[in-house]
Amino acid sequence: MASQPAFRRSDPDQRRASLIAACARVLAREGAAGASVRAIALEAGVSPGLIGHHFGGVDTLIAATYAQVEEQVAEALDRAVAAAGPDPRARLEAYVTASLLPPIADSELLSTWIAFWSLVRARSEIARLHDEQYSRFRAGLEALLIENGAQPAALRRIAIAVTALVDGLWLELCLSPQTFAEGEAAAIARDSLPALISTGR
Amino acid sequence: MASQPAFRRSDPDQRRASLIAACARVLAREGAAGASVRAIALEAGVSPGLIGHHFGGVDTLIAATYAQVEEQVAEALDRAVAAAGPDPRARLEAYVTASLLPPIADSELLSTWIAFWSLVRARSEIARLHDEQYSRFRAGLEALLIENGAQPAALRRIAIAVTALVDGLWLELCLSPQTFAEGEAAAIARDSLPALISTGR
DNA sequence: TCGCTTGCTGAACGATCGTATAACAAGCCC
DNA sequence: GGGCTTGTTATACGATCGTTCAGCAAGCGA
Repeated sequence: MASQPAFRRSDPDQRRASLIAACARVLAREGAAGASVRAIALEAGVSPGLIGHHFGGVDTLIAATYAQVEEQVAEALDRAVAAAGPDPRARLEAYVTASLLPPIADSELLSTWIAFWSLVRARSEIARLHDEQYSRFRAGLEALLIENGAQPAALRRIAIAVTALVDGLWLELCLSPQTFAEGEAAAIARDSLPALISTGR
Repeated sequence: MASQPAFRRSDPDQRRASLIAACARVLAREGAAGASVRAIALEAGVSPGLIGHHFGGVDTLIAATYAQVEEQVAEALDRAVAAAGPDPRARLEAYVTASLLPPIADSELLSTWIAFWSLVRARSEIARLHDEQYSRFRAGLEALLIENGAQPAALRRIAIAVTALVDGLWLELCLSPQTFAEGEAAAIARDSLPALISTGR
């Protein structure tokens, strides 16, 4: 009688991806405080030591998880814009409202993000990741604003304002969803767009 | 030779206030991860057991700290409005920009707030505190918006948008201050106000 | 001055944390 | 099929976590 293998070897890249996914699930379910080496390893169905083997430490794994979640959000926004068609106004609205609708407006995603924020001040490479993500979002927004006739001289100011509006709505939407009616946050952002774009004219 | 007392007894309320202040300092300096019973007790110059004696557990102490910091922020905003004089527009601008200038725009304060956010999903009494704080801020804003001629029908929408704008700017300002020039965030918020108020007219 | 209340200390407990490491074994190569 | 690489496990270690509690002592009232 042949006993089945006690474990399966995996390609290092695949295993790392599996651990990142498990880390994201634990962060979402239990928050930053619950994202221990053992909890993540249990979630991934491996032994605790494997995290050290592949990532060196749990902080590196969390940073890698940040990078991947961030990437997924950016891709979701790009898809939303692409699905909006050619109309510049529709593309801008899609970019702005996509953050305030599922799957990005998700209170579980907030737990992940808070875990990252709590590391920004302590770890400089996390701070760098955050700055990159913020810059990327604002750059994408500025491109769409130009399509919509925003004044170049006011571009930075408008982009910062719209980004802040979206971030603030997203934060409150995730923290206490019952504050808003279905789609209300997205509607508020959409309705505020023309006013913010026209500032400085 | 009379030896000086090994410790001083304190009025329970004063001692609790001292522990809350120490908790706030530790949260600001070391973040949520570093706010352990021992660290807070060391900061306050007392023994670890005293926290359990006065608060039952460290979570209760953190919740009490939330309530107190929130109170201080609200008072600072009220003072800013009072100092702005009688002009409605100046009062509204003071309320909005005060959050984006020292001492409220402080990256140490962000650490404190992140610690609270990380508890919102796990502990319902923290969630309730958050909702109260958000409602209070928005109510204060709505009163000022009425003074400035905002349409009652659009009041809720405008107040939510302005609150989100301020929160988003505050968050990014605390996370990476080097993104903004001195006073830039406050200026952006101030310049965006008339546009947001006029939506719905 | 004595006793009593109680704020307070400090040690101890069990649980859990992150990490290191030696042994094991899966699976490819020759 | 035997050897070798290395992904993986399991254990152990020291540190630190939150909480408990028996006892000390500060300071007030009688």
